[in-house]
Amino acid sequence: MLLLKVTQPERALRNGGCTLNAVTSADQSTPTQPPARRARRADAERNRAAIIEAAGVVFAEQGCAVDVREIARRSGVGMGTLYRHFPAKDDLLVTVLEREFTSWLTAAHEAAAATEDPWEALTGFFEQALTHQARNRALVESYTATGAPSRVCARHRDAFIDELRTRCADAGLLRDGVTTADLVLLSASLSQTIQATDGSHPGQWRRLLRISLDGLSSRNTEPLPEPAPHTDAEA
Amino acid sequence: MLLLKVTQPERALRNGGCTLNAVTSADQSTPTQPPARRARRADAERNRAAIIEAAGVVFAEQGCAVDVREIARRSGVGMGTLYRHFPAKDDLLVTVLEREFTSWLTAAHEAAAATEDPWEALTGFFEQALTHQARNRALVESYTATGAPSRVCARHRDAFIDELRTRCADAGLLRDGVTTADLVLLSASLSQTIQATDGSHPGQWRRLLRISLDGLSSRNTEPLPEPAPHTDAEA
DNA sequence: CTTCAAGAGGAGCACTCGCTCCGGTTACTC
DNA sequence: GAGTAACCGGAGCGAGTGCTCCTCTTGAAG
Repeated sequence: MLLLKVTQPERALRNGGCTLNAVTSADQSTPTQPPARRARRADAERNRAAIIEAAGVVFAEQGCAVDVREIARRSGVGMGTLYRHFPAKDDLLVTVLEREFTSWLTAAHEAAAATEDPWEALTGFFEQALTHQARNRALVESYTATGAPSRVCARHRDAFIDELRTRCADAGLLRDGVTTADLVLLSASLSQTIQATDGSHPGQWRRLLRISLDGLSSRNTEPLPEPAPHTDAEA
Repeated sequence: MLLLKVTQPERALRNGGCTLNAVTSADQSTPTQPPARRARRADAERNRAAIIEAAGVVFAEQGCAVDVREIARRSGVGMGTLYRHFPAKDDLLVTVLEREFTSWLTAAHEAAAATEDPWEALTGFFEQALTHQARNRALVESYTATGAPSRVCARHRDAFIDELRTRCADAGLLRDGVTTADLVLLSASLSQTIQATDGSHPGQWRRLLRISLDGLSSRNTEPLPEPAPHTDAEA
């Protein structure tokens, strides 16, 4: 968090590239408005929605490096309008990613609640998460980026993964010493692979997923290398 | 290969970004010179070496998106000189990557020949490959890129991995149905992960590697999903 | 209906980066 | 040592991209 702050000043002039420094700008999407402020005009509200909608599609298709003009064009809005609603490209990106992320996590929660079998819940989560991410480039790019789509979201994700992990561990299905961080890293790793290879080898990631998951099962009794690190990167 | 040819024309004008289309330009680094041509001047030779040396360092440190000026600066050479030796940034990149790649593969061959145990050879290969790639951003970026550092190199790599795989399979150590493509994909996947996380979680990739390798062992008898795809992407 | 702050929009600025052009220099050949 | 082709260097071009400025428009309060 502090590290990110350091890179912030350069945005004041020009940053020339999407830096995904989500943390510092996360709260800007809902600025602190004293209640005295007049409500947004109807057309402004419409435009804002159109921008978010279009940005969601474009970011998913082309990743976070897309030209802002493309987003403006697709949402039928001028540059000025876009930048009034979102003072920086990153702000828009964060807004979009948080939405995406939340809806994804909600679906994952529901799916996990639908089964009794802990291992199936874990497997299903990976399957669903990766299928989802395979369709969204920006989501993948943000997954491992410093100050991901938002620290808060990441924490929710990690908490959820931890829950799945605990269920499996309690049932004696999980290999000894497997941490939540391992699972987070695994899902990040597979996400990236999907992005890079799903064009040429569609679906092959499922084989890799299966291989990794089998490596996670309690069948494997040998200890893992290295002390288990923390999930939170702040240090 | 044909796909790459399609994107070639745009380089004739300006491409504005490193595209890693290695195949089409690979043969340009050693142009077909009728023997009548005069040998390179001594200073030119020196400069060429300095450029390759500096580029190797810079690409490894910062990936293939670095500014060409940085390479020129570090090698103590002007832009004109750089571009005489390498008509496009990609040509330089390919030259550097091929070197890197070759030296890596050579070391891998030697290490594999030093042990009798097939599983240890496979494990050692991954360990060594990933350790090497963790130090070279450009190498990782090129690993899964279309038309990687050079199709020839990739083929050598795949042939080598296939050899390791066969040894393990013959010894009954490898899970049924695991293909060379699976192993290539796994190493690509872990490489990317290292790049993305080795700063915040140094060494955690070893845990992931171990987990995946265990999933590859013949302990796991359940069949893998999907029909096994080919290694060569051309289709 | 009038008024006017909030909103719209797009030309253009600032900056990056791949690549070229061309006047000056230098290492080889004879 | 003279001649010359090869070589050197870096200012600068053109394209891309994040963001701003400023003029014109419009929704909604009174």
